[in-house]
Amino acid sequence: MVANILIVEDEESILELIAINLHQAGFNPIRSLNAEYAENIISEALPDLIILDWMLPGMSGVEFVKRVRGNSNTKKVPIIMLTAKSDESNKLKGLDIGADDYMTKPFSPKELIARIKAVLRRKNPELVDEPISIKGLALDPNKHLLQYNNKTITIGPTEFKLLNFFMKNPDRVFSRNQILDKIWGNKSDIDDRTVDVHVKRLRDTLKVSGQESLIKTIRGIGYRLSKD
Amino acid sequence: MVANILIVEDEESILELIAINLHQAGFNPIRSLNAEYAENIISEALPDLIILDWMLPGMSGVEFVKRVRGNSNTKKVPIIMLTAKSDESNKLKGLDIGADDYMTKPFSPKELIARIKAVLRRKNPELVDEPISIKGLALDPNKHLLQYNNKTITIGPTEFKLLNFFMKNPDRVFSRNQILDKIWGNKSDIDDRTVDVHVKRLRDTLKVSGQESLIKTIRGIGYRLSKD
DNA sequence: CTTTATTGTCATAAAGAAGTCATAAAAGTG
DNA sequence: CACTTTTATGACTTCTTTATGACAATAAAG
Repeated sequence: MVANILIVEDEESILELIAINLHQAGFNPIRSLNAEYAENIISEALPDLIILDWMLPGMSGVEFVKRVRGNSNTKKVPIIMLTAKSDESNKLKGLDIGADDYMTKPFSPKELIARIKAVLRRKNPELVDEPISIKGLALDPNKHLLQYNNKTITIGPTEFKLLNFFMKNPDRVFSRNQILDKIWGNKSDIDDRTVDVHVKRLRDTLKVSGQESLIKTIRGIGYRLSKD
Repeated sequence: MVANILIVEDEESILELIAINLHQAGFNPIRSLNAEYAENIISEALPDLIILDWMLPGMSGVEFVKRVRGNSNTKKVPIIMLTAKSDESNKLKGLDIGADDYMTKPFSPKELIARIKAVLRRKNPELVDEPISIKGLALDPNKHLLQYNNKTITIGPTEFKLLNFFMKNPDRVFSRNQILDKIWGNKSDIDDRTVDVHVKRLRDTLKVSGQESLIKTIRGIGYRLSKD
């Protein structure tokens, strides 16, 4: 899954610089030269994070954050703001109003990426493909690799996604339909029972690690993975 | 990761010449016709290196370097300065003030790239094409040479780039489109499946070293090279 | 201007996964 | 325990995805 990141920055060269760097870091940049257009974009589809320049023509950064935070639909979107070095007051005001992080210009693209990942990790861990480890099973989404005590386990695409999902949401029960939604996408017209089959296949795959009972059946409800 | 290089040069044709050459060498050029605008850019986002013409309208090169070196945020950015052949005194002054290298005009683009790489190698090795070695395969991007246990392997241009890319990013899965972006450039309208063919050709090439399975297929996702 | 090398595309073969269904097994109920 | 409901499992078919060889267009070299 790729995070959509909205950049609101009036200076075109900076906007482009950030966009290119985000793209190379594997994010999907969405560009906006002002707050008004940014509002349009947000009303169409929520980005996963907003990078916001403080000094904007027209609506200011403060105003923009206020409006984003004021709308119940958008209030939870993480915001990283960019401020000039001198604007200490704005920095405080920004964090006060509800920005999640700030960076003073000039910044290095590398640092920006790092901060974005940090914020996403805090707010929306699913979007940062971090390796997860449970009961000796290590799953790395970036490498698309599953290991048990450093021994690689061969696993099919759907089973991988399924396990990834369960490991990211341990100790929670999911109905077959919830699982279908998350793994297959909500538009699918696939039979409930297909989930059973894939859980079976996943369990088979995990047998080589002795973790075949990692995913428990909750009769009448669905399935659950226990963290410990 | 691509190095962002700020070019400060008042003569547009030279500026463009440098920019194009940098782009072709895989850098991301940022253009500025004068020191003032350059300062703006720097105050927004730090470049990885600055190429600075000595003779500038308005703020001079000397002054610019002083200011860059004087600011704690920017003091570490490498600077290469361009001087007219006669300006021996400026050359010394520049190095004295803190430029990292200089070149006298006229210069060959090739030499400029070489110097940039040299400076980056010293200051920021991550951004430069260093030789890489994985599983007995040694690839040198600068020499454009591939060897297996000191025996040279003949390899085509695209396959070389592909292998270079994979070796620089081991253990990560890349989709065909990501690979297209990185190897062919993101503007290309080349078919996804062409990647398959080149992977095939690369695998064939590597057969002589017994490393034909170096690059693994991740079904439904893309390809991955395993470091060990 | 030839000759050669390289490239991208396509058609086809081969391999791998997915989804469904019938049936067995297990769990829950009274 | 007999009966009902739910889940597990194996087999089968169909659908996707990838590998491969051939070819024509293009670029590079001589």
